[in-house]
Order: sequence, then C-alpha cells, then structure tokens
Amino acid sequence: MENFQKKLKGENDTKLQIFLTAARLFAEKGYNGVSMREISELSNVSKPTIYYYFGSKEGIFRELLETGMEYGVAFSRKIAETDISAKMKLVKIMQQQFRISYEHSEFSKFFLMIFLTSEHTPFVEDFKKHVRAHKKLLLNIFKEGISSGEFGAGANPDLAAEMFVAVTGHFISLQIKSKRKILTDKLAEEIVELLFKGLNE
Amino acid sequence: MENFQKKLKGENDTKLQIFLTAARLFAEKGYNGVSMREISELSNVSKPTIYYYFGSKEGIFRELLETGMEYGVAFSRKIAETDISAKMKLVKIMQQQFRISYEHSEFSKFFLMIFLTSEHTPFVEDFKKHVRAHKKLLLNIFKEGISSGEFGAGANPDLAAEMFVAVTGHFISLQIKSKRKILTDKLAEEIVELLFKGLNE
DNA sequence: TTACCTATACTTACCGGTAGGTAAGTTGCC
DNA sequence: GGCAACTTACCTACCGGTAAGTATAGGTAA
Repeated sequence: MENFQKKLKGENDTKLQIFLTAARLFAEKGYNGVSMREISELSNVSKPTIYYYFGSKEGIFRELLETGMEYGVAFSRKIAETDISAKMKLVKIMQQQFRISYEHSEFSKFFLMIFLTSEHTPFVEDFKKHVRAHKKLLLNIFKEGISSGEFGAGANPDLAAEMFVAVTGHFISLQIKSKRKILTDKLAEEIVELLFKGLNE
Repeated sequence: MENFQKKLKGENDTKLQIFLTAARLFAEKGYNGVSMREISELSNVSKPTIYYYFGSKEGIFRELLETGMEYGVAFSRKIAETDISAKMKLVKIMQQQFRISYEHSEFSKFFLMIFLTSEHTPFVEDFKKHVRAHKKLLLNIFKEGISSGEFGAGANPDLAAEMFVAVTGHFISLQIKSKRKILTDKLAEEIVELLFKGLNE
C-alpha cells in the first residue's frame, strides 16, 4: 500500500484520507448510496474541504477511476510482453490481479464495483474502454497460444478471453465478501489449469 | 412473458405496471439510484398508490426479489432431476438461464444487479441463501459427473461450480449490455464444451 | 522589524431541490 | 354506506453544492 499511496502523486494527507475513504464507501454502498456528508464525516474533514480538493462528487469518482486505471494497466502489459508461454502469462496476470485485490482491497473493491455494477456511475465510458483494452490484451495472449500450438486450434479465443475475465472478476468478488484469504497464486494456477485441461481429465 | 405475468398471482394491471417499471429501473440504476417519484412517474400512478400496494420502497424490492427467486428455482431443480448426463444437465441449466435472461430481460437485469452488485440492497441475505442453494445444486451435478466417470477424478468440483456460475452471470451481463442477441443455446454448448475439453484440444 | 498582501487549506452556515413517506380526501362499484 | 383504489398536498430529513469567513505561512515593501 505504501507504493500505491506514493502513486497518488505526492498528495497531502487530507486529500489522501478523503480519497481512500471515498473509495471504500463507494465500493461498499455504490456511488448513489454514499453522500458527501458521509464521506466528510468519515474523513474527518468538512464537506467544502472535499469540494476544495475534488470539485464535486463526480470529481472524486473520476480521480479514483483514473488513478486505478493508470495503476492497473502497467502490470498486465508488462506480463504480456515477457518471453514466457501463453499459459504462464495467463497464470501470472491472474495472480497479479488476485494479489492486487488482496493487498489493495479497498481500491480493488471500488474497481470491482464499477466493473460489475448496473448502477449509473459517472465516466463509465472511459472505464469501458479500459476493460475492452484489457480483454484485447487477453485475446492476443489466447491467439498467441493457438499460433504457437500451445492451445488447440479448435479453441475459441474470444470465448476463452471472456471466460477468463468472468472467472477472475468472480473470484475477486468472492474474496471481497470473504473473511478468510481465498485468492492465492495456487488458486490462479488451478483455474488456468482447469481452463487448459478441461473437466474430462 | 405471459406465463411470467401470470406468476404474479393474478395481480391487477396497476400493481403489475409498478412492479415491472420498478424492476427495470432498479436494474438500470441500482436500488439507491431510483427514487419513488421516478417509479411513480414512469408507472403513471401517484406515489401513494405505490405505498398502497407495496408499503415502502423496500417492499417493492422485496416482492421483486421473492417473485424472481420462486420463479428461478423450479427450473434448475427440474433439470437436475432428469435422467441425463451431468454434462447435459450443465448445458441445459445454462441454456435455461440464458433463455430466461433473454425473454424476461427486465427481470433478469434486476436479478443480475443483485447478484453482482456491491450496493447495499435490502434483504440481500435472503438472496445469498438462494445463490448458495444454486451453487450447491451445481456442485452436486459436478460431483455426479465425477462419480459416474464422466468428468476426470482430478477435476475440482467446487472450483468448477464456481467457474460455471461466474461465466453464466458474466455472459448474461454481456447480453444485457448488448444490442444484439448474444445468448444462444449454441453458446451455452460451446461454453460447457470448453469447460469440458479445455484449451489444449 | 513591522505591516500588509496573497495564497492555500480549511471552516460554519446556508441554499434550493429532492428523498421516502403520510394525511386527508375523492371516485366508482357493490 | 362501505370499501378498494386511487389522488393532491404536504411533511421532515437529507441531498449536492456554495457563500462568506478564518487561520496560517511566506513574501515584500517601507
């Protein structure tokens, strides 16, 4: 979390406090379920202080969204560019996502909320682009695996990428709801193994 | 939809209208994103009429939830009890869920919203029980498949059931967001086939 | 050194509008 | 007349946001 806090561009303590409180509350209750009054009280600052730093309710949400998108995008790219098997890439990407969700749970909750929600949240089109890019990156890994002969030629890469995203998000969601640690590197391996070998083995 | 409307216990037109409007709005904007005024306006009834029929905002939500849980539970049970292979059961359950989500899209959206959301919605503990029962049913099908030798002894039934749920919900979610028809019986077959055979074929 | 100015970081008190809900009344049917 | 199914008008509390003010630190001119 230390590195992550530094990611917030040298912001001062008050701004960070508001930021993280808002992330937690939005994740927990949804955008419309959280009032500025509540954020104010739980941050121990006055409401206009929040407006001083973020301009509006949407402003907080936007900054949370942008920060998280920046943070998340670098890791998957790096893994996709390494010279390892397609299968190993998938394992590592899933492991990385599990690790982030475990270590940065409030922020991870926030992101999962946006990914899954039907609630009207601001700037959701930006987020959709981000998700599409991520799916494309996965799709390319699946295609790579087919080209190299690692995955069978009959495998449908679109379907596989979609399933990968579904399963990753779902297990992160389970972790968030759980009191004990569910997400492990081993679980990511098991999931990818099951996707790789199927149920008939 | 006709059968489904009849499911609403011979309710009159006004109540049904409120009900379906609320389902749509809750699904679209989340529980906290929808006001009683909005439901009233879009139902073309006054706000106290809603209170006359449902008692409170939570009352609408509860009735939507209960109705949907009753409706959904019978189908999966019936399929699980038929004398077909475990794999076929999975295909049929997924197909059934796809079909429901396509034919009863507003209500399906409502259910998906609850399944996925982190937003605080009323009565969510009831719903969690429902989801747990559904997972258990799937788990039993997977175990059945392993006992009968249909699935490999190395397959982890808990993991497989969890993945099945994740993928089903995810594709229903894609359908809801999409303008064209995604969910087909064929897609359900493909998904189960991929889970069955894996990527290495 | 002192007085003043500016900028930043905060505050209290307040605004207009809307949230969920209710009291009292109306309409139409039996 | 009674009752079910509706209505208008209203209630209190809360919403996102703002105006005006305060406190403090740093800089500058006299």
